[in-house]
This record gives sequence, C-alpha cells and structure tokens, in this order.
Amino acid sequence: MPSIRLPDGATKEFSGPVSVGEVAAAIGPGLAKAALAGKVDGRLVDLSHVIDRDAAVAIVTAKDPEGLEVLRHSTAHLLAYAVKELFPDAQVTIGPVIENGFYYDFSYKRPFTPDDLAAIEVKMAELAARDFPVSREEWSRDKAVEFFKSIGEAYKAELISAIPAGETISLYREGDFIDLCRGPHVPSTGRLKVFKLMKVAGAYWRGNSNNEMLTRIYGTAWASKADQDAYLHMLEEAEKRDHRKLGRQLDLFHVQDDAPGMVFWHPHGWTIWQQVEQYVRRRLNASGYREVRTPQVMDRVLWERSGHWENYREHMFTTASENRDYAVKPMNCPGHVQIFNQGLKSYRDLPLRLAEFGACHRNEPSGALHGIMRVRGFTQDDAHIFCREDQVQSEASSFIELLQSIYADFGFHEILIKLSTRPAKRIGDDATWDRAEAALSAALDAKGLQWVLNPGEGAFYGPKIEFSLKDSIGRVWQCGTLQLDFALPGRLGAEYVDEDNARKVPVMLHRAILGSLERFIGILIENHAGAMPLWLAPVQVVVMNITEAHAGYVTQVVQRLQAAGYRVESDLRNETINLKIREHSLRKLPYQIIVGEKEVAAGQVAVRARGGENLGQMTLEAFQARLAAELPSGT
RNA sequence: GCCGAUGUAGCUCAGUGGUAGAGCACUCCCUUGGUAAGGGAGAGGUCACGCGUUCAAUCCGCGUCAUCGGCACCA
Repeated sequence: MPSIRLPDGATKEFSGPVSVGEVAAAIGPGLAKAALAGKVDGRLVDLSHVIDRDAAVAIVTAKDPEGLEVLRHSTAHLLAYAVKELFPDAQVTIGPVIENGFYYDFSYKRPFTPDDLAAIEVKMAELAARDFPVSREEWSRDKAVEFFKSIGEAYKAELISAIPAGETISLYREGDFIDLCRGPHVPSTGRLKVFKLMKVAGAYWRGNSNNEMLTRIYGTAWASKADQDAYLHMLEEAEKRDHRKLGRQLDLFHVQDDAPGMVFWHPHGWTIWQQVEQYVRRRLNASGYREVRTPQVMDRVLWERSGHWENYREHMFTTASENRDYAVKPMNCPGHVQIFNQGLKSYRDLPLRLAEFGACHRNEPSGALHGIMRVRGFTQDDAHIFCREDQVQSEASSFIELLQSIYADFGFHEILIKLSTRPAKRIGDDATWDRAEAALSAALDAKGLQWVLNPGEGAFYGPKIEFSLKDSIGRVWQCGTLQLDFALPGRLGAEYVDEDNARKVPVMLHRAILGSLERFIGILIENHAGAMPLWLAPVQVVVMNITEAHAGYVTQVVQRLQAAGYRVESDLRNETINLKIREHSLRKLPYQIIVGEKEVAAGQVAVRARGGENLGQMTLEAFQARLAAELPSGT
C-alpha cells in the first residue's frame, strides 16, 4: 500500500505497487503525456520504475533541467541506433549529454561526412516517428561482456569489463538497438521530436591521444522547437561577435600564413592595446611594482638550469649562433630572477615585485591556434614577487584586491576562483605545501570570496589560484593566475640575507591579471561585440561636415577635442551625410558629430551617440563634459 | 600533433576538364546632399603552393602549407 508524497506536499495512496508513469497518470492526463522520467526519493528513474513502498515522487518533464538531460541522453541513443541502422559495422562507444546537447563517439572504417550526417538525421526522425518503446533490462556483467563481444562491439565490451565482476548492469533496448546505459530514458522514441545534428569531429578513445581516433557526432536537442530556434539564433549572434571577424571588419589586426600564431596589429587595434597596457602600467606602478624588460633570446644553458629545456624543449623556438644554442623566451620568470640576482639582496628589499609586459613565444601545436586567443607570440601582464614565506598571504591578498579592481574597471564583475593544490608528482616537503596552501586559502577566505578546490591540479613547484571572468554572454574565460613557486628561485641561485644573517632562498609568486594581452583584447572585443567603451575605443569621435562650406569649422572642432586628449577623426569626404553616418555606425564609433549650416551659425555641434540616438545640438563644452563623465575614474 | 572540412578579386561568396563571375570596397567623372547606402564609368585574379594524370587542370589524384570545427595540449 504505497503512499506517494508529491512535491506540493499532497499524498496519494495506491493499493499496490505502482509505476512512476501510473503515478503521473493518477495526477492528470496532461502530466502523463508530458512525463519523461521520475524522481523517487531524489533518485532519477524511468517512468516504468515500480514503487512498492512509501516514497517521495516527482514527475520529471522536459521543463525540468533533469528532464531535458534525459531527453538529450535518449536522443544520443537514437543517434547511435540510426548509425547502426545505416552503418551496421560501425561500433558504438560512449554518448554523453553535454551543455546544450549531446555527442556520440563511433568507430568506423572511415570518418562520417556531412552528407552522412544529413542521412543519419533523416533516419533518426524516422526511428523516432515509429515510436519504439524504450525498455530497461538488467543483465549480469559477464553476460553483457559476452553479448557485446559476440555482436562485435569491442568498445562496449571493454567499457563493461571495467565494471566490477558480479555487478548487475542495466541495458536499454529500443527496436533492434540495445546499449549499455545507467539511464533513465524517455519511455519511447516518439518523445524525441526536436533535435539537430551539428557537426562531425575526431576524438580520441578515452580522451587519450595515444589511442585511436574515433568519429564524434555532435547534436543538440530541446524540449520545443522554439527553444531550439532560440539556441540556433544565439549561435548566430555569437558568431557575429567573433573577434576574428570583427578584427577584420574594424581593421584592428590580421594574421597571415607567413606567421602562424602571430598577430599583425593595425593602428586601431594597437590603440586599444595601448589603452589596456598603459592602464595596467598605471595600476602596477601605484601598487608597488617595478617595471623591467628582459631579453627575448637567452642561452640554452640558462634554460637548462631553469628546467625548461628538459620539460618544454619541444614547445620552445630555438636558434643558434657562433656555436651557441639559444631559445626564445617562453616565460619571463628566469629573466626576472637574473635581475633579482644582481646585487646582494637583504630581507629589507622584500617583497620585491618585478613586472614586465613580457613578449613570449611558445611553439603551440598547430591545431591549438585560434585567432588571437591562442597564439604562438603573446604578451603577458606578468610580474614576479620575491618574498619571504611569511609574506605570502599578505602579497596574495593585495594581489587579489588589485585583480578585482582591474577586472571591475574593464566591466567584469563576476569572477570565478579555483585553488589548485599539490599534485602527486611534486617537489618540496609536505609541511611547506601545508603552509603554502593554507596561506592561499586564508587570503581568499579573509576576503570572503567563494572559491572551489581543485585538488591535485597544482603545478609541480607549488599551488596556484586561477581567476576566471564571465563575459556579457555568459562565457567563462580564465585570465588571472597566482602561483607559488618553491623551485625556480633555488634552481637559479636566488637568495637574500635574512635578519639572522643567514642566506635564504626567497619564495617566488608568479602572477598575471589579464594573462595574455592578445587573448584579453580578443575577449574584450567579443564581450563588447566590437563596440568598445569610450576609454578603449580606437576612435572616440568622428566629426563630419554636410557640405564643403563647413570643413573649416569641422577642423576647429577636431583640433579642440584632440587638444583635450580625445581620439578624434574628421570626415570631410564629398559624400552624403547619410553614407558617412552609416559607415561610422558600422565602425561602432562611440560618438558622431555632424556639422552643417545650423551648427556653424550657433557655434554648436550636433551629436549622435552609438546606437543611433540623436542627442541634438549642444556646445562643445557640454559635449566634452559628457565625454569626461563617461570615462571610468580609474582609467 | 590527430580526425574532418575549407583555400577563387581587398572583403563576402558563386562557378566550370577548353583563356574566370557577382555584390561591396577601390580609381575616375557627375552630384553639395541634414541623422544608416546619390548616380555613372573603369580597373582589378599564377583560382594557396608543389608534383602528377590529361591534347588541355582553378576543377581529377598525391603531397605541402595555412585557416576553420572538434580532440589532445596549454609550464
């Protein structure tokens, strides 16, 4: 006599064991129709799951996040079913749910083509329309291994073999297709109505690049056509703010085949760069950092001492001259230690904070390159803090404050923090790691910050904090980092004289706020969809005339604004005002000034703001006041 | 690096085994126009690069390079 408690607090009594689907039907026919799965005492189960005792039950529909997951998972199975129908000798492997959809990896004698994808999608729709029931079966592990081997599914057999012997596993059957799965699934394939296959890609078996490459098919699935259309529309919008596209359209930078992974910055792009760099420079100077500059190319021997030659040799660009081998610097830290090493340092000199807009080169794998976000030549807003161990916490603390303040000036207010602790393979004794991890977590806690622990993910030489920011369309970018290093100062012979007159090795903190300037500017471009805020905009104001007669007045206005420090252009072309406005609007300039008969007569300017808002006529003083008010105070 | 796709005018893209096209941009001429495209004419390409097949290759094959989408990598 199970008594079923529903989420709204109501209870329903049943005279005997009852399935989740029957509970849904007892609540109402609409719900029974919408039901995809159930939650019994918090556990997600199939609609066919039978309840034989008192329980809390919730009916899961496509409106619930879990329901959408079930839908997507079942669609992944439908994909596998369709592939097996069309390509019987393809082998299935895994097919999980991911953000916005799912994928399924197959092993097949040839990769699938976009044409195959279209055919598979048609087959999926056909199998869905036939509305096969999806049923759960429980098998013994050994029987399942035997079965999948017998039908030639080596990968599935391998996956199941990894499950402890004697355990019962679940399989799901729909039509002629059966697959290992924890479930739950929708009750029948007819529930799968809104889906689309997106792309094919290669992926390594078990994510290991030593293994064979499988063919992965990505798809998306939604509760309604409207949801899917909205998602596809969002993808189109995201494509429009692609920094590579905007970089070309706005004439900011380019890359070309002759220099893969290196950026050619054009005047407008470089103006943005300079605003960013000079802003960060001001903030660092005001925070006790000393800016330095170290060589691009240094002798192999130095890289051997630092350990880079041994560990990262294949990622370094090298060169040679007169019987000496050199490497182009992939990091700035060894150079900074050389500066620290000049002259005997006292504990009174610590903490010593050396900053550099350091241009580094790393020979990234060709497949990793991506616009200006992942490049081979990049510039870090890098700095190394040499300090005593007892200064780590306060240094970490003031770094975090600086980072938050800088992110806020760039308009990023949501910051995600991860603390990565000691990995299995590491140097340094456990007591030192204890103190280091405690210092970092204490610095975070003292600020009341939310952070997540990333156990075992620290560098071999010390724990680290990673800072990620969320952009205007919700994407997360890891930018800032703070890493403790117990190894490098010692390897490169850094030491200072402490109060007790003993020579000691300083602790070094590697830290960056923006990370790579190339990448950060790419993020800014995508975040603002190319419409940079006034303080970063390459051209802040354009002044244009309506006819030739007003050209002189335009030039005066431009000169006055330039004298006030603004980045201003004139547009005196013999073109219609409509064309000029259109072109400068497409360039996403913050302000356009229009000068004609009326403005010259009144000694004023007509102002048009980005977005098409006509602000009407005003004096140049009033316009300048408006500009000044728009610049963030810290910038 | 691995799998797949792509590479044609400055840009966005059509196209064909037989001397290569559009729109925009560019040049020149006309137009002096008040808040998102005024009109006309013209110029512009080693069809990524190399080697093959063919009477003939931008097109077919092989290789290289780069870009794009993933995977792996990211000190």
